[in-house]
Amino acid sequence: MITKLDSVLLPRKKFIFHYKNVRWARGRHETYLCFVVKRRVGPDSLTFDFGHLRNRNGCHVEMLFLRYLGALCPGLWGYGAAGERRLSYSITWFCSWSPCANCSIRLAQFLSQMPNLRLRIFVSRLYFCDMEDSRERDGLRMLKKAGVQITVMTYKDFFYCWQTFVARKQSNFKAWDELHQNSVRLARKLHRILQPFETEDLRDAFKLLGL
DNA sequence: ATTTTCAAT
Repeated sequence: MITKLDSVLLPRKKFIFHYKNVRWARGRHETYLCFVVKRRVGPDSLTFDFGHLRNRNGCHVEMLFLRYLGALCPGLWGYGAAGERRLSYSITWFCSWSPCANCSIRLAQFLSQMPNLRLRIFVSRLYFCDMEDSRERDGLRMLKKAGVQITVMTYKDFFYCWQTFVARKQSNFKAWDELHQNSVRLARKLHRILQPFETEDLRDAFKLLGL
C-alpha cells in the first residue's frame, strides 16, 4: 500500500526547473512538494523528518502526502495507549505550485478535524489564480480560514530548500534572474487573494460547495 | 505584446 517516498534528495536541475518562480511557467506539468515534519515528542524535544514528493498517476501531490501522513506522523490520530495524548505535529510544505481548488477544500476539511496538526505552505507559483473568481482563489482563502499559513517563497526559502532537499554536491544556490521581483509580485497577488471574504465560517463555505 | 498551469499525445 505505502510505496517508497521518492529518493531523499532532488536533482539540482529538477529543483531549479520546477521551483523557478517565472511568470510563464511553461512545461511545468508536474508539481513537487518538499516537506519537513516536526514532531513534538516532549516539552522540549522534537524529531524531524523530511523529503519530497511528486504528483503521480493523476493524484495531486497534496493528496499523495495525505496518503503518507499515517507513516510520517505516528500517533497523529487515534488515542494510543490509555492516558496517552495525541502527538502534535508541525508540517511545512514547499510546493512548486499552489494547491488546486479541490485539494485546498479537502485539506481544509481534513485539517479542521486535526487540531494537533499545524500546516504551513510555502509556494513558488500560484496555480490558476489569474481570474478574480477562480475556484483556486476560493480554495486558498478556505485554507487560510482553516488555519493554514500560506506564503509565497522568497530567496531565503529557495535557499533553505536548496540546502535541505537538493543533491547540491557542494554547489551554492544561485538565484535566477528576477527571482526577487517575481516573488514580490506573487506575494502581493497572494495577499490580495487572501483578503477576508464574505463567508462567515468554514462550515458555511463547505455548505456552499455542497460538502 | 504575448506567453502557463498536478497533460495528453
